[in-house]
Amino acid sequence: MPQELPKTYDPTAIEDHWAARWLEERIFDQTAAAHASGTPGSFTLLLPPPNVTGRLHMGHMLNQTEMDILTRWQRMLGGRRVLWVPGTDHAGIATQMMVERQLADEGTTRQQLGREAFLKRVWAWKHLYGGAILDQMKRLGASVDWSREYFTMDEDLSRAVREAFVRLHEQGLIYRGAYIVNWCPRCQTAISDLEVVHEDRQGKIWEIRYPVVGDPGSFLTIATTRPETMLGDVAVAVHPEDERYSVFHGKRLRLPLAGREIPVVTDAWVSPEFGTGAVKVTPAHDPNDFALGQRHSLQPINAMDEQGRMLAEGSSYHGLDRYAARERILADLEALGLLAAAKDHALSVGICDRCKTVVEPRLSEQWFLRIQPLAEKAIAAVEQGAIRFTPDQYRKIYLNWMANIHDWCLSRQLWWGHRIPAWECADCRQMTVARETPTQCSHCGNAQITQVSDVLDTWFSSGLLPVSVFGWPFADGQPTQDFAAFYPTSLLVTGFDILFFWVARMIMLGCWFSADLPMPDGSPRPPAETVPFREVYIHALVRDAHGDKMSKTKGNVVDPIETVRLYGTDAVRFTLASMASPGTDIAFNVARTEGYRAFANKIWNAARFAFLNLNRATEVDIAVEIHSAGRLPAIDASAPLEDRWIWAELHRTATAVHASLADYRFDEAAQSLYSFVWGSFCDWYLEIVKLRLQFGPSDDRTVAREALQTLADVFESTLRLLSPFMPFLTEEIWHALYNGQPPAKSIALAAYPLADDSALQDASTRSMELVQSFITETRALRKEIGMEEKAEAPVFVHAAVDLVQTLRQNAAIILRLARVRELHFCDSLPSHLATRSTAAFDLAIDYQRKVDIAAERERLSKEIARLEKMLAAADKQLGNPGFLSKAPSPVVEGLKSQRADAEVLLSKTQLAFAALPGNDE
RNA sequence: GGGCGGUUAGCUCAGCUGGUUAGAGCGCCUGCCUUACAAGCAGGAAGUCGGGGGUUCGAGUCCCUCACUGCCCA
Repeated sequence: MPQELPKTYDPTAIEDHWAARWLEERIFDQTAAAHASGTPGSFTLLLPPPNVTGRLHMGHMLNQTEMDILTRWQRMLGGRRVLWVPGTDHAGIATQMMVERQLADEGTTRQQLGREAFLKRVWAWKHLYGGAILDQMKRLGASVDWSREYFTMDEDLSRAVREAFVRLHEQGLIYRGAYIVNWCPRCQTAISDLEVVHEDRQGKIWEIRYPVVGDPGSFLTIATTRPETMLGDVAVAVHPEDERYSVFHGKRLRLPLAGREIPVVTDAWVSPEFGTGAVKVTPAHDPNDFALGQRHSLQPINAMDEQGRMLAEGSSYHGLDRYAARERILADLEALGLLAAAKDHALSVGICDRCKTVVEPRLSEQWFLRIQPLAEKAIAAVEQGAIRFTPDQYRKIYLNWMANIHDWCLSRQLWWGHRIPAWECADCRQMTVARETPTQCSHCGNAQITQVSDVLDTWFSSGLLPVSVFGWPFADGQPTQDFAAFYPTSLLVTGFDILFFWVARMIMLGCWFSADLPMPDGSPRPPAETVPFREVYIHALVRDAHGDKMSKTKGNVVDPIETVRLYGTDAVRFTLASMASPGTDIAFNVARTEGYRAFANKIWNAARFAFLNLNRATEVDIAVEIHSAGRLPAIDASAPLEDRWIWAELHRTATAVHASLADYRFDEAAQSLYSFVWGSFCDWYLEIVKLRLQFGPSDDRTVAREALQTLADVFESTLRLLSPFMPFLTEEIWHALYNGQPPAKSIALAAYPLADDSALQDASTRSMELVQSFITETRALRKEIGMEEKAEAPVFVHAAVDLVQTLRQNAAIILRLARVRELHFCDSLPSHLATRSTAAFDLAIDYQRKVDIAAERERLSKEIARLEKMLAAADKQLGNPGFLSKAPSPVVEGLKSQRADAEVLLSKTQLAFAALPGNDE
């Protein structure tokens, strides 16, 4: 006997319990061990590792909901190993900032603490708080294999990072040198182009007079948006063909404030239209100037330190912050009469993505990866179709970015991260790059070597994850069992914001490092098998209810955990799924979630209804055995109409859900499930089956038992079909349905319902649609003539013979659902009654009509207008020889029958209109 | 400046390779505590598919153009 359920669905009462239970039972763990039945395929995916300092936001929840739906679906389909690997990212800058903030509160700094002690603090912080986001994920029931949880700073993943770096170095792809990088003066490290966000700001452009040497009173006026960098000027450049400045060619200028002489150079890069057409050249503080400086062999002069303070020994600007220096310099130029103009100017400013400080282009010594050879493989993999993007537009964006890729600056001036495995010799100054910590310089043998202090970009380690989580590099050179079983992974689900950061880098590094690894059968790995994943699904951004981006400053952030607490995980998941249409951002509205909580409650109550009847049956010794087979049963042609129909609907729904999920159409899948459960199963099937669920002494036991059997089987299959979307609710009900003795530990381990094509054609559908439309029309007419809800009246019916037969056979259903006392079939309807017509039938209710004549006249005339319009349109088309000759015949035939129906209905409607009191013809 | 999206009911969105009367959820209006569910039931109103032009037998769907709007890159 199934358990009794409380009247209202309370998610909080069940979710914690199941989340904990799934963890304890380890039901989602997956091994790579060979099966007795041979080697199964795999469905594998990696969780995009959240930042270890992070807290779960709606974007994570969307991402995880999508992955969880796909994973649970695949797991239930069976036949393949299903593995979803979770983990976190050490997030160099973010984590270091977090701990530095703590230190600041304690009145100390990492420098005072020293590198080793500081790293101990970071690890301590990680152990204390670093699991928070994964704990949130556990609470949401993500079906990941927790035994494989990784952290990018783990020992084995760190070994992979070292191996990758050393190999790339051996391959001559890593170089070190002084180049302009994006430098964050607050974080005091280089950051990548991708970590710089551009902001349009209103600034100024200043025009400054540079005196010409040897020609007193003569000036060349340059324009700049960054006057403070003039302390680092090494030249002034003009366009070679700019006639305004041809007299200055070959001249030297006296750099104001600094006093040194600088040359005037000509370079076609200079745009004569910009500012005055003369620009100062500051190679140490601007990438374009750096390139220009190289072309003209100009020595860069560094005018700023790593915190953005001026470097100008002996001058009053020395040590001033760059913005304070700007003010002072402008004032001084003004005083000297050298400031010619200050004009408003809109400019784009680079901001550090982490801390929002204005980025300073800075000349510094960094480690770079020559990216071209890796990019080529990564481009080929996508162009040749070894990796498929959904939506497809991201393929173009990816290829475009890859084609214009720049060398990757790998080094970061941080302490938290993978330290670069390179040691500098105190004697010969050469670098020794090695897998294991060396004891002496590999060039001169000197033992005085020191490891470089820089660490690697965090994305370098995340980029390696697809190979490193499965054991690369391999101890004996042979791929591990895990690698053989799970690489390439099947799918990556992620947001477009890390398309370049992470997706592109995984493709480059994955293709590069797996190229020489043999296939499980020992054969060489073909290029298509080097990819880290075969499919990439890029999901939308979750916005607020009005479609605005969520942000802390706007205060419109919706917290997923809070929302889950209010409405339940399943309702939030269903909201996200139902709105997850590829390529469209999600405007997250809790009103929707409220609606899906109602949906959950609906399912809950359907369960209560089923249990109530199962219990009533048990009391009179009627027992049913619930079937939990994967393949939905074939339809029994002798079963009652509603039974055949609901099975056909379920087959249809299962087919639709399967097709939608295969296309990542979570929205369509959710829609199919919703309309089946609510619109078909609850609204119609349950109401109809009540007629047969009679367990009294005088009732037919066989009828009741069969009804109950179908009800239980359909409901049980529905739970399995819903389970990937609403894992908690379905788990709870499923266990209750089996009274705590289900055929599997979890519904997530049961089989996913598979449909049978033949069931889709079942004839029950047409009959049921007729019955439904008859009931709906009757109800509408009842409302129209003002019948009270509980009132019953006889109904007259006129219809074709075959339809009459169907209606007659299902009269009991009609009587109950439309509250009809009895059906009278006749050739023509009594003229004094209110009527309703469709093309298929006419009906009249024998009831004292209280019809609103005006409203009825309006309704009918609107209907007549609609039908006339439709008829005219159809006649126009059918009268067109081009249409008749060119359109496919099903379309033509369809239109003809539609036209015929419209014509019939039109004449019926016109008659009804004419019959209205006061409408004498 | 370069590239890519979007504009469909009051709101948020579907509408696949052009094809029969453009759909959903929420909201709104009306009536009902009908023995699973008021987080419910029943009925209903609501769209010149951003404007204009073109291709086609046929356009929400394809092409051109304009307007508005969002994103990415520089």
